[in-house]
Formats: sequence, structure tokens, C-alpha cells
Amino acid sequence: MTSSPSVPVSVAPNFITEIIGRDLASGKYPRVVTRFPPEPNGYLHLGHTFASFLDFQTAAQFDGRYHLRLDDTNPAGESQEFAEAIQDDLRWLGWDWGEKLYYASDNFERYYAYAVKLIELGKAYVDSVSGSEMARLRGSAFGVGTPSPYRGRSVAENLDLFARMRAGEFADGAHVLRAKIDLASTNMKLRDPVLYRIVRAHHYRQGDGWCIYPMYDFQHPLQDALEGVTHSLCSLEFVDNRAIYDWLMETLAFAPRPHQYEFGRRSLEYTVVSKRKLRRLVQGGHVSGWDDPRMPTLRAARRLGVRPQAIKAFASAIGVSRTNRTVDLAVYENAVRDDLNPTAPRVLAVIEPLAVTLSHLETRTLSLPYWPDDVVQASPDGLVALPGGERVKPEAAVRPVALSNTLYIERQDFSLTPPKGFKRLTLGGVVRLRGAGLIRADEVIYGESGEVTGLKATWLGEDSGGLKPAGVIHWVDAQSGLSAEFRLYDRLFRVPNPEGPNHDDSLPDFDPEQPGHEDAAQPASSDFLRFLNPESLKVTRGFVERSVAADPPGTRYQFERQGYFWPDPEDSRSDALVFNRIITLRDTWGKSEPALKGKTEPKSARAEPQKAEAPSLTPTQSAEVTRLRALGVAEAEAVVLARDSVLSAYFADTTRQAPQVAAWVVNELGAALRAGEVRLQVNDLPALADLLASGQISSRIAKDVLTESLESGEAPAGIVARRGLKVVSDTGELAAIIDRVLAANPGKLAEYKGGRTGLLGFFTGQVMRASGGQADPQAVGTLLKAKLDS
RNA sequence: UGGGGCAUCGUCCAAUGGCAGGACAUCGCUCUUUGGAAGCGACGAUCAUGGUUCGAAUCCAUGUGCCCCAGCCA
Repeated sequence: MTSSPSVPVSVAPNFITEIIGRDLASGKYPRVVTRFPPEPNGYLHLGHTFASFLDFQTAAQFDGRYHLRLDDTNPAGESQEFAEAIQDDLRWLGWDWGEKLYYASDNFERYYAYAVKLIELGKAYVDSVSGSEMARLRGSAFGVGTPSPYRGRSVAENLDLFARMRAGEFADGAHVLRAKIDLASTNMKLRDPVLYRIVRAHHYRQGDGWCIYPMYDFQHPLQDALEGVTHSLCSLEFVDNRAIYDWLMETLAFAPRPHQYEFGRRSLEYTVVSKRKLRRLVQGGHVSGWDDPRMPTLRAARRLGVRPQAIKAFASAIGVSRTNRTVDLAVYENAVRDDLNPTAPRVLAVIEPLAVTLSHLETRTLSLPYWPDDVVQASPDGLVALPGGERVKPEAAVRPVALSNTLYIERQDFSLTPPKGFKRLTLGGVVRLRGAGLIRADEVIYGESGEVTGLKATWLGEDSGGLKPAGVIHWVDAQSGLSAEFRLYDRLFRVPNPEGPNHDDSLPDFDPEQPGHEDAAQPASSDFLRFLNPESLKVTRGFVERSVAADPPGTRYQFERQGYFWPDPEDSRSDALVFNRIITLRDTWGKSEPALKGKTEPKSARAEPQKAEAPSLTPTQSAEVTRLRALGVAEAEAVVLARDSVLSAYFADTTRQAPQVAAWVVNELGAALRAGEVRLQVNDLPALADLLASGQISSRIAKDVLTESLESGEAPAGIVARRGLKVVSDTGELAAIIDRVLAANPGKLAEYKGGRTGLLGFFTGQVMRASGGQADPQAVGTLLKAKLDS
């Protein structure tokens, strides 16, 4: 294999790395520890790549540690085979978790002990209602839950029952252990979640040792804490579960404790990834197996020939955010091509052969370079790889290729009726054989039914007789070339979103972290099968140049003008070559389907201005608005104040400087007030407003001071006095600052003079910063404009 | 219906009150013994309506749209 000089892939800065950076800086944790926790009940797919990459790479970048955890707490569907396949795929991607391999099931005993502790704390109880009854009692969104008749059981009774649950005295489903949290919570997750259920199932690791199994919400936080995880990353649908996570950590008093952070999922166009749909594809014979190269599994990508570096580059490219998104397939394809372009040596293969007999040619052996000039030139060490991986001087990176008077060219490279712009061979036309001189097509040989079966051509060497070759085509010598099978893979589905209601749209439908958990009660829809691409696999027979026979088995090539290929690891043999097409070359000429993606809709068409109606007020609120208006408070702020009990309680009976104070309370302090984080006294605000009104400070200074006193609680006017803040509007002083800023940014200045007037904001910001926020922004504005335009 | 999450070019991600930027895609040009690669350029967005501010993608309010939760799955 070639050693790739490719760029290191990394997670771009995001909201999670920001949090980690803060936690590390504050010393909250000495080092970061993350984990990737797949359940071993299926194969890893492209979607998992993103989650595992985020978990592992983030830790690696912070010089932390990452764990692989098999989250095997539900025996149904889990197996050692899956557990091993997951590890295998992850190792293939290049991850190394060292000793840090965990099986959740190894800790069943410890979970049990924590459950007992919860019971002893009076925070958990054994419930004995049926599943449907429990659902009924939990209530629905608009009502509160009703306590089960068993909620009040004594600690002793709970302990006894729970022990007997474990001992196998009860039938499946007869009892459950529940947390005692809050049946009235608006967060349904908190309405006494189930912690343990009785299931008599054989566990692939624990055998029949247990007949009770812990639930995710109980087990996962514990396992994180037990492993010493610091940042537990999961996808967005677990936000509600975080409340249980925190409750458990606090109730059981773990310190230091892990925290859960959620990220948005990423799905990929043209891909289904639901486990049951994938199984349908396999069982229905639509694909050859879980590693059929068209499948979205990692095993399939691996068999297809995609390199792990490409998968990681893709994961790196799609970014992290708090929104579920569907990524353009082109991003994935680009990652695959980008990885292969500098790493796959070029050779020649003809996929759909057309025989050509050459005249005026003496058989010879050519020496052809494996790499085009641009790859050679881009090489950092000046060397390029041989197929075996050895890096050599460019002139040594060549292979012998025989050329005799019979050869094959691509059937598509000859046309009797060439379309406009056709740059290949036509009757009487001249074309260049890649690396082997020019030929002219003289005669067409037809078969019985009139089809073209061959050509007769003249080899011209470099002497075209003044004719300009139409283009360059690839070829394989018929005498020495090796017969091969080519498997031309394409996307499995015809539409971007085979499982959503709008097939042409994109819709996420997988959890990037967990191999499969759909509603088992719903029948799997087979609707998506309608969108199978009938041309997702095309098999042809053709020829490849003999040199490949000497190369190591796993060599990836670019078959020039065709795409990237490698021998199928399962089916290819030295005497019966089978090549998989990993991906085509980009083709800007054919521009077949992508052009008719048809999703460009002018935005203006859908954007109809909507009017936001004023909220309706209760009589009390109206009265409050009237009172505030009388104090001079602006309408908008009065309404907000009147409707928000926290804000109005804070504002209270303020009358002096009421309009300004109200504006600050609403616009600046609102969020902090509601979060209960404000130490600043409302009584201290009018004094600050006085300073503003008298022109001693600017509103910018006022705002800065406000944020500072928000936390410290120090009176803002006091801060102003202590720090000697005052608005700088002295023209001379400001002009000096402006001159300094302009001198420091000559490039920007030139751009501004060149017409980029938007830069005015940039300069204003710089001047404000240079003055420590004390410059009078209005004065700066006029002065700056005068200077810039002079 | 209750709670929660989210909203920036066609797509994905940035901009942490001061230049709306990058990548992919698309289109054009240059170069090319791959209709590849590379280089250059173009196109193209802050969900809406108000408010605060000298200045808002960012702060405040209201509205709209999408997603998640009411498994003894994870």
C-alpha cells in the first residue's frame, strides 16, 4: 500500500471542543475521557463513523483517552460476532483503544449494587403493574402521572422483592424496578423510569447468569462514571434523558462525575441505514450480503475498496453541530476520490472491449509511468510509490507495457456517429493511445447483425501527418493483457431519501451511535425497495494490462479515464481477476443525473412575510402595562415585563430612570435573570442610567459594566467610578486612535478606498476596541468616515 | 395537546455585538498525452415581523417551520 501524504483529519472546533477546552482550563478534569458505546446487535455503518470519529478523535486531539464500550445490556439480538465485527471495523479505521475495551455486561454485578443502594435511599421501588397499566398511569403530555399502588412499598419490601427478581422467582414482566423521581414532571423521562426488567434470555457473554437486565437510562450513566468518562457524547434525541443522567449522578453522589452532551445526527443521501431495512436487503437477495459493496456498512465500504483514511476524511468534513442534518452524497464521494487520487497508481484497463487491429506497427515494450506529472510534482519528498508501496524516484516508478498489433480499446471510445464535442475515435479520425502514439481508424468490421465488432487502424507513431488527434484514449494489448471481470458499482437507491415521505428530499433516519433500534412493534415497510437502483451493479468482462499480475493483492489502481478499482478481496483470484470499481472519476462532460437533481427552488417564492401578532394580555397584565407606560417605559419592554413574572418581580417598583432600567432588564438581563444568576441589584441601575443620561458614559460602557456586575454583584456605577470610565469624545484623542488603527491595517484601508465600504464596521470595531470600549461610537463614526473619505 | 431541541449559500460547517467566510456541488476559463488532477473566476444564504444598539446572523419579544420524548429498546 502506498503511504499517503494526505492531510491529517481532525474535528473542527465546535461547541463540544469548546466545552472541553473550558473544562480542561478550569481544572474540572485533569484529562478528557470519552467513549464510543455501540450495542453489538448489528454491523457498523457510515452513520456510526461520525459518532465514533467525534468520540475518538476529540479525545485524541485533547491528548485524552477514548474507550470502546460494547453496550450489551439487552440480550436480544446481541452476539459476540457483532461485538467482534465492530472492533474489527473500528480497528480498520485506525483506532486504538489499548486496554480500554469495556463490556457493559461485565458490570452487571455493580449495577445491581447501585440499584440496591437506590432502594435503600428510598429512591427506587419495585412496581408490579402490567406494562400497559404503567403506560396508562404515567399519563400523557397534558396531565400528570398517577402513582402506582406499589409506589409506597417499604424499603425492606423493595429490597426483598428486588432480590427475588434477581433470583428468578418471578415470571418475565411480573415486576420492574423503577426510579422514584417525579410523576408530575413535564419531562416524561422523569416519570419514574424503569431501571430493571425481568427477561429470561440467554446473554451472549453472561449466559443464563441473569434474568434481570438494566435499562439504558440506568446503566449508561453508571458505566460512564465507572469508566471515568468525563464527556459523554450522544445524539440529540437523548436530551430528555440527560435529566435522568444528572439525577442519578447526583443521587449516587459521583464525584468527579461525567456529563452528557448531545450533538446533531448526520445522515447521507441515497442511503438507508435502518437495521431492519438493511436486513431486508440482505434476506431479500437484493444484495449479496452485509459486505455487499453497495451496502452502507463499513464492511461493505472496506470490501468495495474505500480506504479508512477516506472514511475519516469524510467524517471530518461534515462538521459538528446541534442540528440533525443530511449530507450531500457528493461530499462522501469527494472524500473517496481525494484520498485515492494521490495514492492509486495509474494503469490501463478496458472494461467493454472493442478489438482493434493495427497496421504499421512493430511489436514493442513500452515503459509507462505510474503517476501523472501533477502527482509527482505534488510529492513532498520528491518520491512516488510503486504499487507495492515502496517510494522511489519518479523515473523508477514505471512498469513495462507490451504493445502489439492487436489491442482493445473501450467500446465507448469509438463512434460512427459522434455527438458534438466527441473527443474520441471516429472513422477516419486520429486519436492518441495513452503513452503509445497515434492511430487512425480506417475500417469498421461488422458482425452478422450489423453491430460493430472491430476496427482496423493504422499506427502512426508520433507522425499524424498534420492531423490533430481528437483526444486520448486508453487501451490494453490483446496478446499480453489479462482477462478480468469488472464490477461496476453505483448507488443502491435512485432517490436521495428512500425511506422518508419525500423521496427526493433528505431525511435522517438513523442514530449514528446505535446500530439499530426501531419500533419493533411496527412492521418494516418495504416501500423503500421501490427505489432500488436497477443499475447499482453492472458486471462486464474486459482486459487489464499484464503488469498488475506482479502487484500485491490489495493494490488500488486508477484505471485511467475509468475510475478507481481494486481486486475484490473475496472473489478475485490470480487466474480469474475480479475488480471492484471503488468510484468513478469525476466526469464533467457526461453530466448525466446530478444535473437533474431538481431541488433548486427560488427562495423568494416560499418566503411570504408573516406578521407576528401582539400577544394577548390578561387584565392584570394590561394594567401593569399601563402602569409601566405611565413611567415612560417603552411599549415593547412594558409588555415583556408585564408578561414575565421573573422580570417584573426583579423590576419591582422601580420608578427612577424607569425607561432605561426596563430596557436593560428586558434586553440585557433577561436570560440571566431567568437562569437565576443575577447578583446585581435593580436599585443600583438608576445610578448607571444617570451617568448615561448625563453623557458621562456611552451605552457601550454601560453595557460592558452591566455584564461585569451581573456576576460580581458590584454596583455598576461603582465600577465606573473605580475604573475611571468615561466616554471619550475628544476629537483630538479619537483622531489619534483612528490614525493608529488605520496605520495598523493598510491592507484594509486600501480595500476600503477601493470601494469596499462595508469595512467601515470593521474599522469602527477596531477603534472601539483600541479605546477599551470608551470611545463615543457616534463621534468615532463621523470622524472615521471623514478620514476614510478624505 | 404538554415538555424539549433546532433554524446561515443547493448541501455541510464558520463568524462568540463590528468585513457574512470556508468546503462540497454547479457554471465558466486556464492548463493537461486521463473529458482526471491542479489553478483562477462566477453563482449563491442569515426563517419572518418588531424591538434594544452608533452598529444585530449574534441580545429581547412574538410568530412560523422541522425534529425528539409519553418501550419493561438503545
